[in-house]
Amino acid sequence: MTPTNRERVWQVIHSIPAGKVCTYGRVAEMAGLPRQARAVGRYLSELPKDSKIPWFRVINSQGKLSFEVGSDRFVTQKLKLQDENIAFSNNKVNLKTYLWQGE
DNA sequence: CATTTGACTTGTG
DNA sequence: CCACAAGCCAAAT
Repeated sequence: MTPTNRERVWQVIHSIPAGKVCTYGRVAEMAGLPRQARAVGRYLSELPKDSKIPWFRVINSQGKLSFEVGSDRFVTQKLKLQDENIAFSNNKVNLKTYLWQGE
């Protein structure tokens, strides 16, 4: 079976170590899909809320979550990240500290 | 096949 | 820091 782009993205996301985060653009790039950050977001948008993949480790390039503050998804993701020992500053993650740039 | 859409990114002011 | 615009590209309609 031919691996779809979606599956490559899954693989990259699974390879993100706990306690680290990655941006959409970076995930896309590592998946061999440069400039397809939006595609990554669309793939994630189809994930069931209880999906086993660590989608919460993927945030945007500003170090913020791509949801409205206070929304269900925002809160869920924030809690998940905090569970990974990732600290928030004014609803933002310090990318200098937590960004995973590959192996 | 044309148009719209979207969990994005970067630049400008 | 916030708002807006343009660039980008795959999937959905």
